[in-house]
Order: sequence, then C-alpha cells, then structure tokens
Amino acid sequence: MTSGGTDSDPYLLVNTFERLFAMLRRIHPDQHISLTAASTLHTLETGGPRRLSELAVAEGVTQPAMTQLVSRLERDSLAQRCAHPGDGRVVVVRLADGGRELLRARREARAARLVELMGALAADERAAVMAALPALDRLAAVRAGDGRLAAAASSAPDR
Amino acid sequence: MTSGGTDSDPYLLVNTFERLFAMLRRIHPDQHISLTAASTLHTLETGGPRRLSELAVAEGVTQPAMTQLVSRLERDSLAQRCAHPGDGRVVVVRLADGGRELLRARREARAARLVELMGALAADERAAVMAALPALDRLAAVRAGDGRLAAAASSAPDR
DNA sequence: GCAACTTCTATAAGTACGTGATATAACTGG
DNA sequence: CCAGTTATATCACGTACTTATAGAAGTTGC
Repeated sequence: MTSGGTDSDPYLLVNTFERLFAMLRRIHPDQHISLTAASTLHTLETGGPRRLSELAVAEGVTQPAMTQLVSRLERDSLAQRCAHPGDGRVVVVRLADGGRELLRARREARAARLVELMGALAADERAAVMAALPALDRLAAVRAGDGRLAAAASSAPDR
Repeated sequence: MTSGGTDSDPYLLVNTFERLFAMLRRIHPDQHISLTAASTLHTLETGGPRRLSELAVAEGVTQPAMTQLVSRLERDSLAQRCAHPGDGRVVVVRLADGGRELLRARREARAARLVELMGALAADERAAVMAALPALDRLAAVRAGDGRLAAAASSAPDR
C-alpha cells in the first residue's frame, strides 16, 4: 500500500516496463540462446558447478526441463555433466569453456547494443536512466511472492 | 553525442536490465499467455484491426508464426479473423471481447504486482524510477537496427 | 479473357522449450 | 535384502518459433 501520493500512475509504469521488456527481448543478434539457457550459464559461472535439480529450482523450471536444457548445453559444448564423487545418482553440471566464451560475447554484444540505444537519447534522459539504475536493480531483486527484498542478490556484482 | 564518458559502465546497465527482465518475466500469475500473444492483443487494442502480415511485422515474428498465433487466439476467443471487403486474400484480425477482457485483467494484475514491488523501495528510489520512466519509454521505442527512434510516422519500411 | 507474375495466408517439417506423469538407477533404513 | 526415498531420465503432449513451399486471390500484358 505505499499510501504516498508520489508514485502516481501504475499503468504508466506497467506500459513502460512492458515496452522495455519487448525491446530487450529483441536484443539478441548473434547468439540465439534462450533466456533460461543464458541465465543457467550465468548461474554456473557465478555460483560454480551445481546439481541438475538445484539448477532447475534456481531457474524456476521443472527438472525434466533442466534435463533437456543441460542436454542441449552439453551438445553445444557450453556445459558438461560430471559425476558426483559420493552419490552415483547425482549429475553435477559444470560450465564448459564454450559457455564461458558465449557469456563473454553475449555480455559484450548486449552492452554495445544498449550503449548504442542509449546514444539515441538526450543527455538528460540518459542521466535519468542512470540515476534510476540502483533503484531498478533493487526492484529487480524484490521477490514477487512476499514483497521483500531478496537477500544478497542485489549486492553481488558479477561479471 | 555521448562524446564524454559520463554515461559510465555499460555492464551495470546490462546487468540491471537483465535482472529486470528476469523479474518481469516471472510476473504472470494467472493468464498463461505468451509475450508475443499479449503484445499482439495490445497492438490490436490500441491500433485497431490489422492484417495478419502487418501484425507479423509489428511483433517481429514471421508470417507463419503469426498465422499460428492468430489461430490460437481465435480458438481461445481472444481475437477473430475477418474478411477484407476489397481483397479476398487478406485476413483482417480483430480483437474479440475475450481478448479485451484478458488485457484488462492482465494489466490490472501486473499493475498491482508492480505497485507491490515498488512498495518495497524507499521513497527516493521510487521517485528515481518514476523520473526515469519517460526516458525508458523512449529507450524502448528505439529501433535496434539503426539507433533511430521509431516515430509514429513509420518512415519508409523499404527493402 | 487468359497466361504470368505478384501478394497474402496457410501448411509442412523441424527445433527449442516447457509441462505432468512415469520409469529407472542409486542411495537409504529397517 | 526388501521397501522406501531421491536424482535423473524418458515419454507424451502443447506452445512458439523457424524456413521452405503450396495455393488462392489480385494484377498486368497482350
């Protein structure tokens, strides 16, 4: 309930975010990789090797979906399955060199594109966007369920 | 423009947007409808009935993809195919009542959720986000290809 | 008025990506 | 060693896209 009058029209917010969303969705020129795939590689990069089922939970998909995704990632040399030393049932997924390289290239391409897009804005508009980044970052870290901030997520500068 | 280095770290921008993207992607509680479907309905609502191939271009998908999407929308009573009075080849797609209602419900749900999320921010953070909205809106309107703004007057879609 | 070309939509075949239900292998605990 | 649990894989299905191609409806030249 915010009860303050400052944060006016929620529909304006929704519409803008909806458009931003659509715009961002169309920025993926070279690597044609799914959002979940990219996010999974990113998780593997920052968090290290993980169990397949852990990945499924982290990415918010079912275990069969992650099984398939890992199979595709493995086929494309982006990740690899490893055996767990103590438990024969477990599949540990590890980032492969190809995945690391893809993440790097993807990050660079998207950064370049965003800089290009930002270049189309006026200086004061750019300033407004940059000024809002910390807040947007926190907004992105809010957990949808309970309206609370997800703990350490926002303070972890990856890359 | 942008001659100066004032608009700092592009990676910060990318990361924030990437997270926002992931966050937004997980806000779709009730209506399980695809992004393209929702965007198409929105286009129909704001722009009125359109040809199938026009929709395909507007949503950035191929014509067969739009044919399939429209078929699903029609099956679910969200849109309907109409005949073009002067041209028998053309299929004009129109928003149906179900689609209008879905858009309304979806908008309300997302607005409520976003307001809830915004409520987790500090007042000055909310202010920063609101202040950036016009710029973000313009950013979302930038055409990826040429870095120009996609004006209302769609100038020369040649090719 | 009819063959030839163009335009618009539909269909076909393939891939990616997701789901729920279920099978299978591996680790428990009695 | 048998029963139960856990981790992954597989199956059947549906959505959502792609490219290539078919087919119907307009348009043009003669």
